[in-house]
Amino acid sequence: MPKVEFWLLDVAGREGDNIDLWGITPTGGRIMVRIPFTAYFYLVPSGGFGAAPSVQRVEKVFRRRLGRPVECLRMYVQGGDHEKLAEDLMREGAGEAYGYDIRYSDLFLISTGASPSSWLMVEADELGSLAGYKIYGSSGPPSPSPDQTRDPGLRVLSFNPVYLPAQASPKPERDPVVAISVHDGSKVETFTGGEENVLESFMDRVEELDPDVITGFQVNKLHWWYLQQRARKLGIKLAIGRGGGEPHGSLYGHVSIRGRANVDVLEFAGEVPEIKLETLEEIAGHLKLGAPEEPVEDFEVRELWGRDRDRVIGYSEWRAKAMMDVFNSISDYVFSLSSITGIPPDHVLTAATGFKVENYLMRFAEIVAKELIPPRREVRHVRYPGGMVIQPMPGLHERVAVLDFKSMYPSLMIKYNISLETVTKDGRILDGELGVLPRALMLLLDERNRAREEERRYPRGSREQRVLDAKQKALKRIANAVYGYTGWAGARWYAPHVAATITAKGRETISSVVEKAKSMGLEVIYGDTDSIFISYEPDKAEGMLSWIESELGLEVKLEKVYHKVLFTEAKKRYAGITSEGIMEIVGLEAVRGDWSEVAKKAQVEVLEALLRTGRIEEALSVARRWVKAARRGELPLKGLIIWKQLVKSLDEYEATAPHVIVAKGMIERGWTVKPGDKVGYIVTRGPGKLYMRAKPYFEVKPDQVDWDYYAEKQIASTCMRVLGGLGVSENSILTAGTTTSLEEFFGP
DNA sequence: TGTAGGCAAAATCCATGCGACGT
DNA sequence: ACGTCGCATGGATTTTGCCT
Repeated sequence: MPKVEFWLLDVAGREGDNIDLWGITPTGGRIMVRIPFTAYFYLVPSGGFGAAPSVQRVEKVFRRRLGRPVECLRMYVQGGDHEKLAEDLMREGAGEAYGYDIRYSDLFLISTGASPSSWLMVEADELGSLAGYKIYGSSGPPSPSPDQTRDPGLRVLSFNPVYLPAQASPKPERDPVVAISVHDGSKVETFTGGEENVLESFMDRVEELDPDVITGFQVNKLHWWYLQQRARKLGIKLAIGRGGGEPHGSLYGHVSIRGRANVDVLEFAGEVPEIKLETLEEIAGHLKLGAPEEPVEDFEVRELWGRDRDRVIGYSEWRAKAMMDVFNSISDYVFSLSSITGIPPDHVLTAATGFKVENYLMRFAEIVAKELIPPRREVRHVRYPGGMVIQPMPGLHERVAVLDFKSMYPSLMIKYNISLETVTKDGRILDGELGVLPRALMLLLDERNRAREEERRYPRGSREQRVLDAKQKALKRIANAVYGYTGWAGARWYAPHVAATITAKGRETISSVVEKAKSMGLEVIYGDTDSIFISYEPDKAEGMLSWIESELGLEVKLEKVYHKVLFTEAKKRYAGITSEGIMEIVGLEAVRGDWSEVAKKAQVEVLEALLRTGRIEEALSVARRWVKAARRGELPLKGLIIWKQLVKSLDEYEATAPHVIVAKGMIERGWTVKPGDKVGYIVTRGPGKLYMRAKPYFEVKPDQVDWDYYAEKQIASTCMRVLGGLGVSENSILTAGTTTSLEEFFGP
C-alpha cells in the first residue's frame, strides 16, 4: 500500500467501525481518509460474565489504577454500544469498567495518539472520490509524520452578516439578512441586493473558494443559527459544507461544518485573561490590529441602513477583515493548542479549560502512563484553602521590588511529587516513584523548553518562530491549568485533597520567603500567592533570589522594581510606576469593567498626578476638577455608561439589581438580552432607589442624568480610594476648588 | 461543558428601633 | 395605653469583576 501523508483538519465521523478524517496533503490536495477502528473499554474483572455478541475480541492487558498495577481486559466492541455493554457488565457484577464513556472519535484520537492540526501518515489506497475530494482507505492506524514544520497552506474565509431589525434586536423569524461581507484572505466584498441573492452569493463564494477554515464572530451562538432560519424561510438549503452539507449543531453549542473548521474568534477571548469586554473591537485592539473608522452600534443599524448605508457596509467590511486578522494572528496558537490537547481545531476554543487539560491527561494516561481513565461522575464540590495574600502596608512606597515564582504550582507538584497516587486523603505525601501528574507536567515543561530553545534559532517574525512561540504559550497554559483541574468537581480525576496539598505547599513557600526577607532586614510590603513585594536593595534582592533557588529549589524572577507604589488597606489593589516609568494599576476601579469611564479616567489622572509629581495637592485638584465638571453636567454621556454582565437568566436573580431591571425593560421593548450579554445603563435623576433610575444608555438625554450621583458615587469615590489613605477628606474633594477646563481630556 | 480560591466594593435586603399618630 | 405606619439605621446578603 502506498503511503499517504496529510495534515489532520477534522474528524468527520463514523462509518460503521471506520473513522473518517479530513486532511490536506503536502501538495495541497483536500482528501478524506477512512481508517478501521473498533471501540474498546477496559474491565477490571471481579466476577464472571456471559458472552456478548458485539464483543469482537478480548485482550489481557496490564494497566495501572491510581499507580497500582492491575490485570484487566481490553474488550473490543463492534457497532455503537460499547458504553452500554460496559454498564451492563458492571450491573451484572462482572467488575469495574474504565474508558467506556468516551466518544468513538475521541477514543480514536486518544488511543492512537493521532493529533489533529498535525501531519500524519498512513498506508492507504485510493478508493474513489466524493464531490471532488479524493477518498483513501487505510488498513491501519496513522502515525505522526517526521516532518511537522511544513505549512499546510490553509484557505481561510471570514464573514460578517448584517440583519435589518424592524425594531430593537433582529429576530430571525421576522428580520432579513440584508448583507454579508466576506474576506478571503486578500480582499473583502459584500453581497447585497435581496436576501435570496445575499445567501446564494455567499454560498457560491464558499464553494468557489472552498475554504478549510470558516471564521466569524459569534458564529456558533448566533449567526449560523440565524442564517439557517432565514434560508429555511426562503426554501434555500444553506449548503456550505464540503460535499454540500448544512451547518449542524454539534457538541456543547458548537456548530460543525462538514470538512471545514468552523472557528469562532469570539471564543479566543476566553483564552486570554487580559481581554475583558468581549467585543470584536476589543479583541482587535488587544492584538494591535486597528480600530474601525466609523463603528456602528446595534441600536443604530436600522436607522443608518436607510440614511447612510455605505457606513453600515463599511463597518461590516471592517468586521470581516478584523476577523480575518484576528484569526491570522491567533491561528498558530489555536493549532498548537489543538495538537497538544488532541482536540480538533474548531472545538479547541469552545472547550473549557478543564476539558483541554483533561484531554491532554487522558492521552498521557492511555499512551504513556498506562493508567486507567476513570468515568465522569457527579460529585459534590469540596472547598479548600487557596493562596496566601499578605496584608499590604498602606501608603506610598519608593523603590519596591516584586519577586515572582515561575509557574509556582506546577513546580511545587513536581518538586514534592504531588499527584493522585502519591497524596493520601489526609494530605500526606507518600514516598515512591514520580506520580502521573508530575510526569505529565514534566513532559509539558520539557516540550515547552524545547520549543523556546528552538524558537531562538529562527529570526523574529519568521513563520517557524511564530509557530514555536505559539506552541510554548499553549504548553504553558495547559501546565498552569493542571492544578485548577484537580480542584474541579467535574474532572474525571477530581482530587480536592491534592489541590489542597498544592496550595498548602504554596503558602508554606511564600511564608518562608517572607521570613527570610525579614531576617535580611527587608520590609515586606505585600504578597499574593506566588509573589512578594519587598523594599528594593539590589544586593539583598540578589541574595534572596539565590537563597530561594538553592534552599527551596524553585525558580524566582525579579519581575520588576516600582519606583513608586501606592497601597491602601485593601488586598489585590494597588498602583505604581515602574523603574521604566510605566504606570500600572492593579485591581482598582480604573481597571474594572463595571465603572463608568469618567470615574475610571478621573482615578487614572489622580494616580498619574500623585505618582509622577508626588504632590497630594496636585492630585486633589485633579479630583476636584472632575467632580466639578460632573456637578455641572459637562461630561459626555458616553462616559457615564455603566456596563454590567448578566451572568444568569433574569428570573434567577434574588436581588433587584439595576442592570437586571434595565435588561427586563429592554426585553419588553423587543431587545434580545441573554445571559452573558453586557447591559449598559446610565443613572438618571428622580425619586426612588437606584434600580428605578437606571436607564438603557441609548435612551438617556443629558438633562435626565443624575449628575450628583456621578460626582459623588462614581468620581469622588474612586478618587477617594486613592487619596483617602493620604489624609485627604471626602469633603475636600466634594467642595469646589480651583476651576480648570476639562477640554484637554475630552476636547472642545 | 465550570480549572481554583481570595478579595473589595456597591446596592439591596431585612430586622430592628423609634417617633408620630389614630383609636 | 396600645397598635401600626413610615422611616432611619446598620448588619447581612447579593452581585460583579478583579488578582494570582
